[in-house]
Amino acid sequence: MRSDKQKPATIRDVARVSGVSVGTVSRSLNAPDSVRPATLGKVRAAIQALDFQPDSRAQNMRRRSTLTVGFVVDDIANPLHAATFKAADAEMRGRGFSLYLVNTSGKAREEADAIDMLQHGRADGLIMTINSEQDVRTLRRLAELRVPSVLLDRDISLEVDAVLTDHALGMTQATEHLIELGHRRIALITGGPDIRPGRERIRGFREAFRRRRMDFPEDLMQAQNLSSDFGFRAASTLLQRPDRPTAMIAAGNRILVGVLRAIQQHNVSVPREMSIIACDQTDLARLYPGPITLIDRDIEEIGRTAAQLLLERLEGSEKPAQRISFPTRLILGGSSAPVPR
Amino acid sequence: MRSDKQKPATIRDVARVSGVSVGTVSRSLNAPDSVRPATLGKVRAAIQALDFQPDSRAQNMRRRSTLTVGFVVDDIANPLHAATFKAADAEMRGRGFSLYLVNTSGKAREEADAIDMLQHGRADGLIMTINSEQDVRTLRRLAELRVPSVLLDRDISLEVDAVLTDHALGMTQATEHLIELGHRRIALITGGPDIRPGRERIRGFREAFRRRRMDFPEDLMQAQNLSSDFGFRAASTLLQRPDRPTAMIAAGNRILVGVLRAIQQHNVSVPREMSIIACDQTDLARLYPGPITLIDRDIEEIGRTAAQLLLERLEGSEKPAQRISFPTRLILGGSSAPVPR
DNA sequence: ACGACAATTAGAAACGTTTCCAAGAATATG
DNA sequence: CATATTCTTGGAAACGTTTCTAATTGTCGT
Repeated sequence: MRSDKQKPATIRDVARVSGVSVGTVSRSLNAPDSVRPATLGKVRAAIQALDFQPDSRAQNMRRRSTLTVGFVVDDIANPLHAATFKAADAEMRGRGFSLYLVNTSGKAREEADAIDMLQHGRADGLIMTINSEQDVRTLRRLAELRVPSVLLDRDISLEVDAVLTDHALGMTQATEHLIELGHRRIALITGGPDIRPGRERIRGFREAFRRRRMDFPEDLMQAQNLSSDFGFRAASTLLQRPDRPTAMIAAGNRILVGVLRAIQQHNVSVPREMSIIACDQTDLARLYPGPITLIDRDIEEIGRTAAQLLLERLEGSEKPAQRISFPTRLILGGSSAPVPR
Repeated sequence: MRSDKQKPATIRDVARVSGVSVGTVSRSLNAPDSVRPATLGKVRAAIQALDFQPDSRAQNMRRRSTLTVGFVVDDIANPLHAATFKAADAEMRGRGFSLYLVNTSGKAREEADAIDMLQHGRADGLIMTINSEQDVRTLRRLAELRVPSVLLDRDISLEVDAVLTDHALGMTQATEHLIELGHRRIALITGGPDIRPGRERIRGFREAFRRRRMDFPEDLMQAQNLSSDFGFRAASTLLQRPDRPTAMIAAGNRILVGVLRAIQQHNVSVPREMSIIACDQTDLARLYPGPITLIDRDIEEIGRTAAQLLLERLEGSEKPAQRISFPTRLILGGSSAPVPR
């Protein structure tokens, strides 16, 4: 066994061994051009010999930054969030930053705590999908943030950069598609109006009926939250009605899971008895008996853009807050069909 | 607008305002019992007044730890990894640690880099699902690790704690289930023998035939990697054979996605023409026309256990390396049926 | 070979916290 | 009431790096 237990070499050890000062070692590391080649050689040799690696704790301390960005999200098991994370991470990593994931389960308390902990020296910036868009405490924290931040698909009245999706237009298109297929009793199941995606989708849904001067099926709209449980409950309720809808829009990838569960349980045939439209690509949406008609968007681009926005701020940009919105597109699958007579 | 731009208060400011020494402030924070209530009051008041929060960079530096554990994984978008992460994170968070996620895309190079970066002051310990179980460079890094670590479902000849799954037994049971249903031409699609899950599943598969003294369908075994692309290619090849198998075990949740894609493309009816067995619960496995028969395991428990193992080490335990293995269980779904004649 | 100027280097201070030690205050003991 | 003992506290050192200033070395033209 090697003499393993000795503590790691420091920059001082390197200085001693290579016969230069600590300052020079530091510069050999961070600005090699500013040190004479001969010196650089000696330093590099010593570094090699001692297997030295700078201690990032000390670096963070001294340069007052961590080269780390917090990524706050309610559930990383949601493939959408995972994809956003990966895209943002790749972009950031390319620029020398890494992402620090905090999974909050969506509770206001945990979100506030996450923000608190991240801004006090754990991260240089924040990318967040906040669930408590209306929570006073969370809002206050966001307002007093010490580090730059970017919001994902959230809309608060603060000067904060945000990357958004045009859910409203996407929803209008999806609804119109169903109307053109002859559907009138169309149900919408989505998140509550307290967070942006819910709000916007409801708006878009309404808009489709307004454009056609048709009655808006108020009673078929179920907007509460984005969980699969809610999707299941809402769909079950709808399926038990005597005047069951002929189409359902499961607006949210978790919601879709619940809706399909309900459909399976009630033995409803898709699309013969019921047309379905989903949001966002997932394995399930792609494969469920056949591909489901869905409102798609480019998640990778959203993640990348959030990263870029934040990087600008980290480089000191003082522009007014930007809000970048991306479009969706309707992808036709086998789950939407003309209404049966 | 408030005078927002002033820099955050330090422990020195708190000391000055409350009229005590920095040492006392520090102890008020970390060991409130050791300071007189009156003093504590003054300090707390000052902290409140200044909105002081200790700078974690400085804390990490001084106490030479970060209360952070690295979680290294090839793809966080894999729901299995996400679930493991969440479970480990919850356990760790309860004990004051947080998890630092590093997504490596499975490349040996990135895995090595991740380990390097994490152990030099970014994390106090590591939880890893390494893909390059055989890569020399990775192995050397693991051997020389400065921080305690736990491997997930990987098996290397080093003194390292590990949390494993008994894939072999699970696979034997699944295969026997198919054999009992009359299947003989059973295909196995799984990861390569270079990483543990592949190895073990192959072993278990073989064992089922050995027990029955039946010929092992060597030509129906496709073991390469766990990607959905491989699943698709392997399944497509198998489906095109004249002596097409009557059952397939898609051993890996990504593989299942590819296999189902191939099945859909070849218009094969499940389970009438083909029985399918999957591994691990996913939305897809639960909902695909109906629930798929699968080899399940308790992912949460695996994540929790990894965290606990690591916590022990972080508290200084010097026991010999532990390897904890969890069982699987076969959950019957609608995708496995007697072989058609 | 000399001075002027640029390039390189040494050395010390600083970042904000924790922790150690010794001194001072409070309390208990006789 | 004096002294021993325990609690609190102040002050300074330390963690390992970066960065600043000043000093030294090197280069160049004449």
